[in-house]
Amino acid sequence: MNGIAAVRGGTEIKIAYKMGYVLNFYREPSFRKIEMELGLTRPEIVTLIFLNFREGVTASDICEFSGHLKANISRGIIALEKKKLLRRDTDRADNRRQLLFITPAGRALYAQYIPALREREQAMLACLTRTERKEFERLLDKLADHVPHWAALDEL
Amino acid sequence: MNGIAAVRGGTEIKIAYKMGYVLNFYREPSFRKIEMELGLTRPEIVTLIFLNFREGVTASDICEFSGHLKANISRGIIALEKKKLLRRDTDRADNRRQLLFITPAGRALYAQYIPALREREQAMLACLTRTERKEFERLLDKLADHVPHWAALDEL
DNA sequence: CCAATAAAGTCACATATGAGACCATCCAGG
DNA sequence: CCTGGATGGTCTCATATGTGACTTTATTGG
Repeated sequence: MNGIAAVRGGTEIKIAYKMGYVLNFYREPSFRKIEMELGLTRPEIVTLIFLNFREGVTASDICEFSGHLKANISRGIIALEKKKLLRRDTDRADNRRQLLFITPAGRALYAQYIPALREREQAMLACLTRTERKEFERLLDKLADHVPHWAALDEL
Repeated sequence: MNGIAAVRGGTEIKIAYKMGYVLNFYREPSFRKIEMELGLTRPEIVTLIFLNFREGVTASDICEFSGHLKANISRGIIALEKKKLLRRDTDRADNRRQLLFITPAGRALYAQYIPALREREQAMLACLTRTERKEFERLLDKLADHVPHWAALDEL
């Protein structure tokens, strides 16, 4: 395992690799646990996360937010509706769109899995000082704002 | 899409979410392109990346390096061997293990896809100053070193 | 030395995903 | 208007993945 530490700097895509390395350990186990225990798929999980924060959005918005393909988000939304975790109304102004709203049951389910995600994020960041954390977040914001300049939306 | 920017800070797991957001846009399109054009799966791609850097390692090492599950890495290795992109010898010192070596054909294939990954990483980071990039990498190193303290290996 | 346990890797099965076609609706330019 | 293209969303099919059981070999403790 020290072997691995030594290799971290060895790939030709150091920074991206390290981001992936850290994020994988954060994300994969957490999400798999949610999938198993609550019977949700990944698109369903992120859809609830998004809707808990903002309602009246569309499937496309969730694609952009989450980076999941539209086919998967579509399936997720259909499944969530079937489970009564969200509700959808077609947009009067554009009949192609469906505006999405989370139900109380949806919020309740969200509330069941988000604390573990929050705690695990804290554990991940625990090795940084408060200042470092702020700086890290600042740099991430900069990177996130810059994404549209090099990535095309339809690449997802 | 400004809607999305506004939401970035809105989830309850800000930093992890932002890491995922940026990384998704980097990684998904690049990897899908490689998958399609070169007929490799993700475990195969990362296995070649690892082997190009260090040979004589085992499947478990690649699991740890890549965060992929051992079943998938196993399948990837079998496929890569079938395509003559790697070679494996059982370890004399421990007959359970197989030591992996990349073939010239494997290196050649690696060389076909790594430049695009490198370029895209540069594009992703272009918005940071040289100093910021160094600092970002330093913080990532710190986070990566800290991973074993909060994540169990078998969680993958 | 032997039994119990752990580790490396493979397999079979069910499921989630990616690709791309498809339908309906909207919008812009003639 | 109305016609060609774009956009939102769904579907089908093939493939990749997650899970857990299984085989083989090592190791540890009695």
